[in-house]
Amino acid sequence: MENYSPIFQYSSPTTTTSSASPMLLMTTMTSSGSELQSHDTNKEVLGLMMSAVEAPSSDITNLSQTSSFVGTENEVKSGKKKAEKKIRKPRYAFQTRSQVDILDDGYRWRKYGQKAVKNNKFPRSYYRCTYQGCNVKKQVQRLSKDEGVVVTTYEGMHSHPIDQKSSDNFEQILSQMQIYTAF
DNA sequence: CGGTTTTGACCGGCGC
DNA sequence: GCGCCGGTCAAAACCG
Repeated sequence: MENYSPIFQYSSPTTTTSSASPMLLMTTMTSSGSELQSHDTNKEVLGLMMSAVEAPSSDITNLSQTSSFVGTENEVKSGKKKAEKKIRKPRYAFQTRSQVDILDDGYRWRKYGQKAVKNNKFPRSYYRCTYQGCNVKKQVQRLSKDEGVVVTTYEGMHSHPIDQKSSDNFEQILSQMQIYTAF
């Protein structure tokens, strides 16, 4: 009763490097013709092609020109005193070529943190979905190598409708991706 | 005014 | 045990 199906789930032993274990790549073309950097009403992402490719390992810095969708399984042992541990929380990284950090995916986010990333001059921002009862998180990072590449990592899944008020076509693309990959 | 951003403090895990 | 590191909290500032 969680909701529908997850987006990407690829099981793989995550024991080696904690940097990244990309499993699925998809090529995405994002043309960003926006220059309004003041609001969340930026329009981007026009075309999208997907092709499930198995990524080698190593870091995501390899692919610089394209966007990639990376599914990672992570163990999240909460620091609280609850009894429900051992649940792995899947994380989905989405790498996009964009000029602005704020990619509007149709959801409402509240920023709750920002930390500096080592080996990176750009900070990483932590967001949380503001829908009641929805604790989906995401973090946005920018590569210092390619300042045009923004990595967005989603954690958890939304089980509520989106705010279609300001959802641009990015959301449509995402929903289509769910359909395609909803085994 | 209410929600969001900002930003340093705080906290748990891990390596030494 | 200590210090680093990644992630989160929370209070004040900020903004519509």
